Order: sequence, then structure tokens, then C-alpha cells
Amino acid sequence: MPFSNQAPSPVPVAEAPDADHCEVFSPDAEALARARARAVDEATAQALADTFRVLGDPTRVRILDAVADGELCVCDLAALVGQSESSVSHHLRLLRTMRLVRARRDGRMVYYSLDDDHITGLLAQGREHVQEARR
Amino acid sequence: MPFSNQAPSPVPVAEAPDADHCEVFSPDAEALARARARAVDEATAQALADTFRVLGDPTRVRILDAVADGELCVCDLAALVGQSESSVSHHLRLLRTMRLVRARRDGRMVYYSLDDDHITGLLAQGREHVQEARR
DNA sequence: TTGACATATGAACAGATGTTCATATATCAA
DNA sequence: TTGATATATGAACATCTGTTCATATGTCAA
Repeated sequence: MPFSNQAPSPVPVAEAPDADHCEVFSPDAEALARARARAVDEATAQALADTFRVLGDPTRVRILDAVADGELCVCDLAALVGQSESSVSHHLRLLRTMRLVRARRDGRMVYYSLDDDHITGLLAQGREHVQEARR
Repeated sequence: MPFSNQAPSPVPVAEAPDADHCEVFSPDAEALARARARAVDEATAQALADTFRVLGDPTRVRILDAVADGELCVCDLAALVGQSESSVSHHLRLLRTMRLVRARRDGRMVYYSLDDDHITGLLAQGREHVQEARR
């Protein structure tokens, strides 16, 4: 049961056709009204999309997966994903801004780790979908 | 415990500095080797990123959230998200290609619904992160 | 100080992405 | 058939994104 739990709204089953939906008579007027009532608001949809967009890059996925098992420094991460430290640093800044990773400085090194346990869950759930879609 | 379960690899604790990681002596050689051993391969990272990238757009998030509660036709979805039917149709094609939604034709209408239960879980888990990050 | 190393960051550029517009396909009614 | 409606799709275009390069900041050792 995803997202908002608003009070169920009363829905007229048959309506005059209007600009809100197709002109055909359809019981979907009800479905549409239901969807309207419980749909996420634009701000939440935007925040969700922002989070997923950050996960939508293979390099960042590998970084997150790598630090899921314990903190790593920038240069180790760069070696791991096979990219420049500059590139990895840019990615890490985005991940930091979006609160997906946390930074800890120790001398010259900076160690990154997951900032939020939900990330591990997201990656695991994503992986289930990928496995299912591969059949 | 995310992702691949490979046999734990034996790791020398202290190594000579090489191009693989920072030149400083550090116990991180161990952490890096551990990360290497259990890291996702590139193809899986790419597939995961592809899935998340599709979720990384607010319009598509709203579409998926809308159809999570029951199938809706293109024109209702367009009304719901406030975009042209063409735009929504393009989004739906991508969602179909990535196996996130399923299409069912009934006369002239085409009804879309979620193709995979993991999607609901992904959205819910994303929402938890968003709520946490908002504090 | 000075030099070396680890990381961060701004600018630039190529490639990807989302929307619009025009047009095509599919279904139904007359 | 013809016309209307619902959806799909290709092209074009503006915007966004990821990487590279150059440079800056911060830390440590000498």
C-alpha cells in the first residue's frame, strides 16, 4: 500500500464528459478520481525522482554498492570503478548532497560510507527487479 | 547483505603500494580487496542504473504511483499528471520497454498497470528515504 | 617554509533526456 | 468507405548530465 493515505473520496460513477478525461463513457471516471485522491503531490514526486535519478548512473551504483560493506576512501573507490579520482569526487559530492553517503576525514584521506540504511534496501529491491526482468 | 555472494578472498593486510590504491600505507588495502571481491559486476550495475534512471523523472514517478492502485488509460494519466498525451505515451513506452508497466488494449483505449510488484516496494522505500532526508 | 599527496571544484564539451509538433496507426460508428 | 477518437512514434530542439582538464584546498613530512 504505497504512499498517501487520504480519506476515500466519494465518486460519482457516471459523469458528463469533461476535459479531465476521455470523452467515452467509462467506469474509469471512478478510477481516475480514486487515483487523484491518493496520488503523490508534485513535490513528493519530484523528491522521489531526484533520489532515483542519483541512483540512475552505473558509476554511482557501484560506488554505493562498494561502500555498503564498509567505508572506503576516494582513491580506492576510483580504483574500484576504474575512473579518475576527479570524476569519483564529483559523484561523491552529489551523493553527499543527496544524503546518500557520509564523509569522514582522517588526515589527508576522506572515507565515505552509506548515510542511510534505506539505500541498501533500494539497491537490493532494484536487483530483484533486474533479475526478474532478465528472464 | 546486498548483492553477490562470492567466496571470501584471502587478503594480505600490508602490501607494497601499487597503482590500485593510495600510496599511503593503510589497512584499507584489506577493505578495498573485500570490496573488489563482493562488488557488483559492471553489467549488473548498468542494469540497476537503467532501472533507477527510469524512476528518476517526476512524471514517470507520478505515472507509476497512479497505476499502482489500478490500471488507467493514457488519457486519464495525461490528465492526472497535467501533460500532453504524446508526452505521457513516450514515457509509457519507456516504462513498457523496461518492464515496469504492462499494457492492455480494450477497444481504442489502452490501460496500463504495474508489471512487477517490486516497483511498489521501490517507491515505498524511496519515500522512506525522502522523508528521512527532509528532517 | 617547501614539496608531495588526497581530495574538491569550476569550466568546458560531448552525449543523453524530456517535451512539443506533426503524423501515423488502430478502433469504432455511421 | 469516411470521420472521429485514442494511442503511438519520429524528428527537432532546448535542457540536463557525466567526464575531463586545470586548478584550488587541506594535510602531512621534511
